[in-house]
Amino acid sequence: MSDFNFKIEKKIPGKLGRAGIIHTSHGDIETPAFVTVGTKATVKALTPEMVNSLGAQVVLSNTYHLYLQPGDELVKKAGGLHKFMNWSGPMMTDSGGFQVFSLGAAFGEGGVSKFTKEGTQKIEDEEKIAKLAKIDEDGVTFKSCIDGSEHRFTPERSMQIQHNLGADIIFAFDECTSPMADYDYQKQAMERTHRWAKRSLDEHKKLLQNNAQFPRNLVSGKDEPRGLASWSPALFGITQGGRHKDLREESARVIGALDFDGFGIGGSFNKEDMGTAVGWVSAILPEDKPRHLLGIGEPTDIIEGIKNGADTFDCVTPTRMARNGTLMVKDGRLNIFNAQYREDFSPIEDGCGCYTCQNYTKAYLAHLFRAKEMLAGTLASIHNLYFLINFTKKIRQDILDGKEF
RNA sequence: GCGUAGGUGGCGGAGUGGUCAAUCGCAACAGACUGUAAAUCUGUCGCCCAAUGGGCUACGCAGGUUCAAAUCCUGCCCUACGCA
Repeated sequence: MSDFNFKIEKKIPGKLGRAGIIHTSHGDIETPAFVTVGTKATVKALTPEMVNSLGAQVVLSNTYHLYLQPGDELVKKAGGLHKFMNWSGPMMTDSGGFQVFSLGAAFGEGGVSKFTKEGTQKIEDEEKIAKLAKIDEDGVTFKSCIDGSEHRFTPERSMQIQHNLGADIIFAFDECTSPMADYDYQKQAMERTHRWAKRSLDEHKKLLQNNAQFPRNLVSGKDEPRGLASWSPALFGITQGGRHKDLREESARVIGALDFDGFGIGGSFNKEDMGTAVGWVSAILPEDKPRHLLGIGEPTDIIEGIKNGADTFDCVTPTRMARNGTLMVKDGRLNIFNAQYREDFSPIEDGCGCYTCQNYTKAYLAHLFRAKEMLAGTLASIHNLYFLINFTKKIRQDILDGKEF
């Protein structure tokens, strides 16, 4: 049996948001929490010790990437993700569902993201929703972004891979739709995701049973006879529905009624009313199970997400932007490449407690970025992650303190 | 001094009569990034303007040929290498 559980500590009066604790076999996650993304079993540019010292509680890796490289069987041989990458805290793996979108509908469409945006073209026919990835009822056939070889994911396959990887929280296989897709396509994709959710759950249970007979030894990483250290992941189902209220609610009803340990809220949103859409879903999902808002991570979005019932968030924004020279500060963003910072000998943000701000100036970072030094990405990632993780922690504290929202 | 090669926008370097304000790379300047094909991508990059257009000055310098010159001719200046 899994020792996974979720406790609500305090709710935001009159709202869906709450502070709580997710317990996993690798430790607790105090929520609301920002989940650091470490797609390929590494948080880019950082060692796990750095990630830990930032205050990060949990890391999310990706099924698609690790399946392709180095392969889930190898990770299993290594003793599972935690051991392989030297991260002893809680871990999540994404199901590969997002890549159905990023390699499919969004592939080559420079401007298409999870959010609707002015200027991006509407996808006119379904042929365009098939680039490196092709979807059918049973699963997704896709080409490797590494070498172009063809592979196939089904809900069952995603579960098998995720069990091999060995995270504490794994996700059902879903289709993340494009915000450009029309209502009919969103509905069709959502219903397919629902069928995939049931199949994911069935396969997960089957794998848990096998695992119960031969639980994984967390030290050796090998499957050993019952009685040694046990390991079993919690499975989160993913709701979809795009920008449409009726679809979002239907998805929450269908997925929420299934025997998942928690839920992911996926898919695309309108930027303006993302919080509202999360609220539609949270109001229907079981209150006593955690909700993860997939792929969302701008500070303003995190606030809206929390108010509307999301407990955890993962996003590449802090680390990707950091590597690209954009630093997160209270007032918004700062592009360290801007000429004004060349001779600015103050920290990124006065009062910031991160290692970077404690020890380095904007001028130094500006120099590292211009010189294309690797340390640039490291120091910037430390700052952005620290910023966002602590931004979220502060909101948690505000909830516990009973502050108004 | 002689010979050879060459002098192009911040730099490197294309172009050798018209479609050249001049390919491209770098640098510079700005922007984007939301479950990571991302240490990536996009735009601007001679000057001026009532600017999806127009004007001006430009390819070492000074002349010339031509309807038209960065491109051809003459002279000068400079640089690199070789020989004395």
